[in-house]
Amino acid sequence: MAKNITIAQVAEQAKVSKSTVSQYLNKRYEYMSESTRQRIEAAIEELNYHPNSIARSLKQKSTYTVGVIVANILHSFSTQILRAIENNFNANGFHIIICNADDEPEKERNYIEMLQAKQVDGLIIFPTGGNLDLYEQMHKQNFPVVFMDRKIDGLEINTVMLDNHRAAQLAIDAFVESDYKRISIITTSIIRNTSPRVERIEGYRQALEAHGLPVREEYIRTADAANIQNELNELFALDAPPEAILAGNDRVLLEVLKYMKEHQLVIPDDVAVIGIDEVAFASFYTPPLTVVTQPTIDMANKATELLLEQIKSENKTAKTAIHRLQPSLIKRGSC
Amino acid sequence: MAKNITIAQVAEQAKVSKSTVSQYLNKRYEYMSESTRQRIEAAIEELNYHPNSIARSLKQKSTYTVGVIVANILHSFSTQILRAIENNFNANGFHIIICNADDEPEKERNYIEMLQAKQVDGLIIFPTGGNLDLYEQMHKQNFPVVFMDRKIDGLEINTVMLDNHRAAQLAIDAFVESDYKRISIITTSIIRNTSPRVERIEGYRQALEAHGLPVREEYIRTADAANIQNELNELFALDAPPEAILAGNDRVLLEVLKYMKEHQLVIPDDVAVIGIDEVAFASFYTPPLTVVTQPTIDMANKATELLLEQIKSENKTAKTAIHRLQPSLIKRGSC
DNA sequence: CTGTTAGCGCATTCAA
DNA sequence: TTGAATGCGCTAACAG
Repeated sequence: MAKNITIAQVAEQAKVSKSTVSQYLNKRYEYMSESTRQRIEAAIEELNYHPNSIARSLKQKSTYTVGVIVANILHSFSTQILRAIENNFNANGFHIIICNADDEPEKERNYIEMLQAKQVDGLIIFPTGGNLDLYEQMHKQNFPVVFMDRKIDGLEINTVMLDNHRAAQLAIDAFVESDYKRISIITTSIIRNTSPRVERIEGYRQALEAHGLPVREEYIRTADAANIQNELNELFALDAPPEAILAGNDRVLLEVLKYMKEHQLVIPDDVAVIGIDEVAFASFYTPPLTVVTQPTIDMANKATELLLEQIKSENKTAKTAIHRLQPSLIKRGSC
Repeated sequence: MAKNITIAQVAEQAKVSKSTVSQYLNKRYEYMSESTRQRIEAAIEELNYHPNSIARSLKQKSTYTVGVIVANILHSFSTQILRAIENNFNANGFHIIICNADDEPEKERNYIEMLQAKQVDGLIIFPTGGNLDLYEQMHKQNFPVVFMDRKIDGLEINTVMLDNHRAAQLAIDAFVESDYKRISIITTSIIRNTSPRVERIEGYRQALEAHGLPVREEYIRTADAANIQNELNELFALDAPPEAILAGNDRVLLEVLKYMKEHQLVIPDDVAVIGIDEVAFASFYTPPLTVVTQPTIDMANKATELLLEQIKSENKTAKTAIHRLQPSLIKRGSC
C-alpha cells in the first residue's frame, strides 16, 4: 500500500506549519487567512490526504466508536436491533463495531477485552451471563455499558429488555380466550439461566394461575434447538398431550412447525401455536401465525440513548435501571 | 472512566524499564530473567493493566482488523456470510468491523473512508456499484479489497460470487423437467445494475433457449420489494399467465408466497415456485419449497483467503480474478 | 538480560 | 495568524 501521507506533507506542500493544517482539519478557519486556507485545501486534494484517525484517537482519548456484542447474529431479533442501533449511532457521529459471541462466554470475554483495548467509547452487550467478573469490573471502572435483552442480577448496569412476563401472558391470554386449556411452553436452553427464558416461563405460570388453570410441570420444556424434536415427541406421547404450544423464540417456533408438518398435525385444529418474535413468513403461513413481537426499534433507541448519555456524562455516575419495553400480540390464525 | 494505566506504570511497579515490559507483552521472554518476568506479570495483574491497541497500531501500522461492508444486513445471505467471515478472521487473529450500507452508495462511501481512516488492514465489500472512483483508488493504492456477491466491471479486484447463470439454469431445468413451459422470473431492482440480478436474468434466457422455449419479455419482471405485488398482478392478468415463477432472491420469494396466499393460488398446482437463496421455513412450508442455495461458507472462506493473502503479500500485486462458486438445487415440493 | 532513545500521526498549548 | 515544542502509549533499534 502506498505509504501514507501525513499532515506534515500537507503542511509542506501548502507551505504552512502542521498546526495550521490541523486547525484547518478541525474547521477552525478563523485562525488563518483565506489564502492559506485555500492552499491547504488544494494540498489536501492533490495529495489525496486522509487524516489518520488512529493517531487522532490516541491523542484525544476518544474513538467515537462503540462496540456491540450480540449473543447470536443469526437471530433475526439481533439483526433488527443491530440495524437500528447502527443507524442511531451514525446519526450521532459514532461508528459501531459488531461482534458475534455465538452464545459463548469465552468469545464474549475476548471481544470485551479487545474492544476495550481498541478504546471504544462504550459497549452494548447481549450478555451471555458467563463473565460476571468482567461485567463487574466495567461497572466499577465506570465504563459505559448497556445490556440488551438479558439482565444480570446484582449489577447496576443499564439494561433494555422485553417485559417477558407480559409476553408470555399475552400468549396465554390468547390461548385461553380461544378456549385452550392444556397449554405447553417450550424454550431453548443452550445458554445458562438467561433471563428471558426464565421470565417467559414465570410469566407462563402466573398467567395460567391467573386463569385458574393448573400448571403441569410436564408441559414446561427447555432444550437446545437440536433436541426440541425429542421434547415434542415426549409431549405428544403424554396421556393428555397439550392442545396449545407457546414457542419461546423464533428458533423454537421453526422446530415446532417442522414437527407439526412431519407429524401431519394441523394448526390450530390439532394444536394451536403462538411464537414469541415475529418471523418473516408469519402472515402468509398456513395458517397465518399468531405471534408476540418485540419493539426492536424502540429497544434500540433506548439503548442508544442510555449509552450516549453515559459516554457524555463522563464520570458522573448516573442512576441505572432496567428498562422494560412492552411486547404486543399480533393475532392471526394459529390460535 | 478510571484513567488508563500505561506501560510506564507497570514498568515502575515492576522496577524495570518500559521496553522490558514491552518485550514481555510481545512474549519475547528470552530477553529477560525469570525473576523480572514474574515481577512484570505480578505488576500487570495488580494494576489490571491492558495494553492500548490504538497506540500499538499507530506504531506498527497494522491494526489486525478488517472491515466488512454488507449491502443489506437484513438479508439472511449477508448474515450467514458475516458469521462465517468473522469466525475465519478470528481464527487468524484478526477482528472485523461490520458495517451496513443499506444499499446506499453514500453510506458505502462514508464507511470506506472511515474504515481506511481507522487504518483497517483490508476490506470485504458487497459493492453497491455507486463508488467507482473509490474502488479504483483503492485498487491503485494496492489496498487489500475483495468484493463479495457482486462484480464491478473493468476493475482488477478479487471477487467472490455465485455462478448466477448456473443458479437460474438449475431452476429452469427443474421447471422444465416437471413440464412447466410458461416460466417467469422476478427480481428486485432497488439497486443499480447489480450483477447478480442481471446474470440471473441472462441465465434464465439462456436456459429457456437451451430448452427450445420462447423467451417472453412480459415474463421478466424487476421491481423493488414494495412493488412486487403489482408486478404479480400484471403477470396474472396476462392472456397466458405463467405456470411457474422463479423468485430472484429471498425477499422476492416472500412477496411471491404472500401473493399466492392472498389470491388462493395453490403451489405447485396453480403455479410452481422456486426461490434463489435458502429460507428457514422452506423444508416445512406447504408445500415444501424447492430452492437454489448459495454455498455461503465456501464463499466466506474464499473471501477470507483472498483478503489475507493480499494483506500478507504487501505490495506484490497478486493476480486477481473472479471466483465463481456453484449453487445447488434442493428439490422439494413447490415444483 | 536491561535501559535509553527516538519516533508513529496528530492536537494542543504557548510564543512570536 | 502562524509555528515550535510537547506528549498520547507503544515499539524497536541500539547500547550497555
